[in-house]
Amino acid sequence: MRKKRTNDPEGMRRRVLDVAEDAFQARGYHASSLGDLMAAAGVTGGALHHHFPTKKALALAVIEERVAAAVRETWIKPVLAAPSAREGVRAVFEAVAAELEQPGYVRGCPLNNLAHELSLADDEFRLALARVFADWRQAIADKIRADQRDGEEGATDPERFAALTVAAYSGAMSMAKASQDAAVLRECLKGLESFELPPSQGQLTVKRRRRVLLRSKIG
Amino acid sequence: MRKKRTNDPEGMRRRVLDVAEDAFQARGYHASSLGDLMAAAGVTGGALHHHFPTKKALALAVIEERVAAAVRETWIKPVLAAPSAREGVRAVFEAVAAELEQPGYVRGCPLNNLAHELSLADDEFRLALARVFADWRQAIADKIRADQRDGEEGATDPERFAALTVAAYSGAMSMAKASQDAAVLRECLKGLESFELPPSQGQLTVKRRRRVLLRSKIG
DNA sequence: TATAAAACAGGACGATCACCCTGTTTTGAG
DNA sequence: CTCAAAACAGGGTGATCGTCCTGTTTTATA
Repeated sequence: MRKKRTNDPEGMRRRVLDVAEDAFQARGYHASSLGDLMAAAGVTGGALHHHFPTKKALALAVIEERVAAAVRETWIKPVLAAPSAREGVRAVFEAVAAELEQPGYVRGCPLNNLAHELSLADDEFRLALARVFADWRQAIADKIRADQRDGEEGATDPERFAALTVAAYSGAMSMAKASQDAAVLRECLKGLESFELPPSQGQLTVKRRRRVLLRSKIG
Repeated sequence: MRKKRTNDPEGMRRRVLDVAEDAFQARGYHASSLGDLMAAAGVTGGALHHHFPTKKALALAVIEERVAAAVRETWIKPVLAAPSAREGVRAVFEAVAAELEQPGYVRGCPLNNLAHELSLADDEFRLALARVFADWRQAIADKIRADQRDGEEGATDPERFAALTVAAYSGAMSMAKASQDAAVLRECLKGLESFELPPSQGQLTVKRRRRVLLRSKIG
């Protein structure tokens, strides 16, 4: 029998990133050995080294391609698509909380996990992680500004709202991970919701805001 | 020349914990080797092994003795000593921000650093870390309840306020570490302050609250 | 002072890790 | 087909890590 092999560089790269993303979130960067990743992905050392010359290069790819994409899918897109920033934030919090409540470990936010472990270890890591945070915050702030252009939101400071939202979410995920309980996420959401509203602006205006979707030119 | 030696078990243990606390915060648990710690503390392998049979035991001691104490000193004591929970929270945020703004790396919150790296690695780690978080939150919630007994704070939900405060702080420290900039801490504080106030309760009542200190039986 | 336990010294060991190197196979361009 | 480059295989290597082990010194107790 002759040996057959089909080269699939993109697929192999994808499989490596898949298991690396998973392992880095579940066990962290330093606790995940390349041997583990090779075994999990069914990849040889030669192939791994061909696509990612160093472990650091692999981690950078995970951050820039996977973690950034996860933040985009989980947070940025839903918030931008929501009728308002506040409703979007609320929807994301609840979606994540619901996801954490079904069986399985609470693994925490992948961005925060890597941010804590790698921010101080290497400046390239730090910058890549800071960029993801910045994009995340800016998307929320932009959404607030869009709401304001539509006559909503009053004088809410966009950057302040975005910073508080991202911080509260990150910190809540931190505690949820330590306590293995998503309840704190819901608590923080309620806290944000009950305090967030600027005075003289009730939630009565929340309802008929479907127009926003029509008027905003969604990119 | 005869060799002299003075046994100082407590001092040696303290020195090891000092460097371990520092290294775990600056570089993380896995990135800190026992060899590094031994060199930094000027301690031999035998002595280290005598006081801490495993690296895990050392980390647990750091969490239970040093990290918990740091949270107590940085957060719990100042908040309990403040005229009100809100003022205490504000004071801590500003103190930490001011500390981060002077030269030197922003190293982040020691509790969060270890929580992210070790929560999922080991259940003993996780429980120890969750306990610190819980004590932290409970202290703030208790302070809110004390304020309410003194006729302040209206209907603020103590647990909700505490969860949001701790989460916002933790998340803000996360971002501050990644961006090496304490500005986000101040942003989050402003966000907490502007949204936090329950309606129909201005900050006019803030001033004459010195009585609280007298009436509460401080433990 | 006698003696056992605690405190400390320092090297050794096996395991593991990230990386590299030498080959082999596949692929695509000419 | 030719052939060079890309893709992949797989073992090797030096370094490092956490732990353990055998001694030696100090200390507490009687």
